[in-house]
Amino acid sequence: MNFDWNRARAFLVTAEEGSLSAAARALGMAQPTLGRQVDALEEELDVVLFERVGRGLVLTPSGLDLLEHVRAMGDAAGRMSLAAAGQSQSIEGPISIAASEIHAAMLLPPVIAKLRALHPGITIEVVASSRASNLRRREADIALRNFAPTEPDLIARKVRDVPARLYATPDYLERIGNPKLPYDLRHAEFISIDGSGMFLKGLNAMGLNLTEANFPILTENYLVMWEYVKRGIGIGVQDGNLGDAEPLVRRVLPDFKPLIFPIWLVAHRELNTSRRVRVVFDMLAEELSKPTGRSAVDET
Amino acid sequence: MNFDWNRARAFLVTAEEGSLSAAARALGMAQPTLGRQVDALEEELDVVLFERVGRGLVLTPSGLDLLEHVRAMGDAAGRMSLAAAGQSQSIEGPISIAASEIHAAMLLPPVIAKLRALHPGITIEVVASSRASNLRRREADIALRNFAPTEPDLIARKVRDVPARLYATPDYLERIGNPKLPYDLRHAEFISIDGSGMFLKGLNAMGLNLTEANFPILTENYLVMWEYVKRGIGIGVQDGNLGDAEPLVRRVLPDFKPLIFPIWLVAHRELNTSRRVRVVFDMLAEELSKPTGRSAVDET
DNA sequence: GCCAATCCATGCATTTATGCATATCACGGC
DNA sequence: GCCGTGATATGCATAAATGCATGGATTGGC
Repeated sequence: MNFDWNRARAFLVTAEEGSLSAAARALGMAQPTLGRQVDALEEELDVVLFERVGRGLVLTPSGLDLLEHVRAMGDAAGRMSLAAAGQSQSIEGPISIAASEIHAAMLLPPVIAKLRALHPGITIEVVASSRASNLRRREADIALRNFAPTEPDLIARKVRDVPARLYATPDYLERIGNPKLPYDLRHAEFISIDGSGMFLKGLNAMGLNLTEANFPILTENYLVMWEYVKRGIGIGVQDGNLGDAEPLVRRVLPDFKPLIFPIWLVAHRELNTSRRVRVVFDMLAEELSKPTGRSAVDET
Repeated sequence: MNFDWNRARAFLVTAEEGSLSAAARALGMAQPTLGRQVDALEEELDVVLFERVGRGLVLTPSGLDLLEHVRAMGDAAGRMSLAAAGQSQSIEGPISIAASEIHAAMLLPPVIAKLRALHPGITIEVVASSRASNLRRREADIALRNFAPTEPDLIARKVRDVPARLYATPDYLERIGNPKLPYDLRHAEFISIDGSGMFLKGLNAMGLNLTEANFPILTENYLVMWEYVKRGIGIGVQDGNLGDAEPLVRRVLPDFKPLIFPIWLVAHRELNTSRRVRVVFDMLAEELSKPTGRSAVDET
């Protein structure tokens, strides 16, 4: 194992990101540096890892074979990073929180303001991503999710249930005939936020009977969806507390039961030993449990 | 996993070797370099890994916790090194062969001479060690052993059976009354080469009835043992072909059946794909299968 | 209680690696 | 077919890591 381990990391990230430039961005290094490290590793191991073809790199069979092992190194490095962060008992330092765009934009600001006021030494990075962050690879320290985690090495706490309702502008509701029953929505247009069909199934479980034809617009960005709804382009789903507080829109079926989305707070078990992570985790749990918006008793 | 992987390696080797100096020797680096790398890792992870006490270092609980993960990195690095060596199709380059002292000194020289003559581009390192080398950690590319490997990821070939006999100087035999039967050896003194008692059991299985009192001298060095035997200090076990060829000594019980020790040639499965390793492995297998010494038909 | 051996820390010259700017090249859109 | 975008290589000045020599400190042996 007497080769340069940093060069191995350069190889790993390059292979996973697909290009030297992307890997350099991911590692916060310059692209020539990474290129030279990969070259040096090839010379060191006497193996050709990449085939330089055109504007990109493709793994050679040898490279593919070695990639498997360097991935194991990377996994172990990730676990080490987790354990190291868990050992840190300092209240000051960085914390990264992963959440969907809508959670990051709507739920987190007041909590983070309070956190900053109470613990000025804690610096916060918000990772707003549409897909669930991989906590085992330490893409974030703490994550907000809409589902309970299945991985056994994660610890989670359910902080609240969010009632989700359908919203649209009064103008749009007028245009489709002021629906009163789910059946009235059979020709309405919804703005979808996921491509997997889960959104459609959720709505049908609510009593509607929709098909893919009802979803002419797809975006993976929650804020984009909400903007479209506010401009009268279609119907969208929103947290009942937040939607009721938005003057531009109205509930589509005001008296129907909302869909219940749980919000889970998740962290890696290794991080439970870190004082800083615990402080942030506990504060998030407490603050997020408080109802937001104007209608606190909205949940059926 | 965004920390310096070379510093992690420095931590691993330091923890396993027990000191910065020993780790520096193992890695072929200067001791201050390693010390600074460990310091930098501690600062990078914000964790105290070692407690500086007196002239040495002891792991902190945090360090012990992280060591587990960096060991996993090291294991993966070892597998990567193996796979990389296996990918090398160059006939030129280094090969390391592990063997016991006696094998390295007595069996290998003619084979290595022939190998050097046929393939001058291959450079050879002989690792003479008393304990079996760990091929999975790539302490050597090819090993000579006296037992069949049990690990599934090793490939092995039995190259020959070596008849082992007891030898001593005529002078010493005279002194203990020229033994003719195993019973006559009940008070003889043997020079042992292992501390585990396997040697004693092997001799008793041969028909002798010895106790620990028969082994007043212990050395883990085969050549040392053989030197002592040649100087008339006691009885020792030796390859029948080599022992019969030594004019200074005689067989102790000339007509008894020898103990049979197999010689296995072992390599890691990953290395089977390397052309250079195959060449050396096959040549070793062929050359070692030929009988050595003057009595080729000595076996039973 | 002293001496030798061994280990870790520090200062400084040198080698090595990195980053920036830039050249070069390939692919895709119009 | 031309051009823009995004990719990989190269030259050079700078920053960082390394090695050597040395100092300071502790343990074990006599």
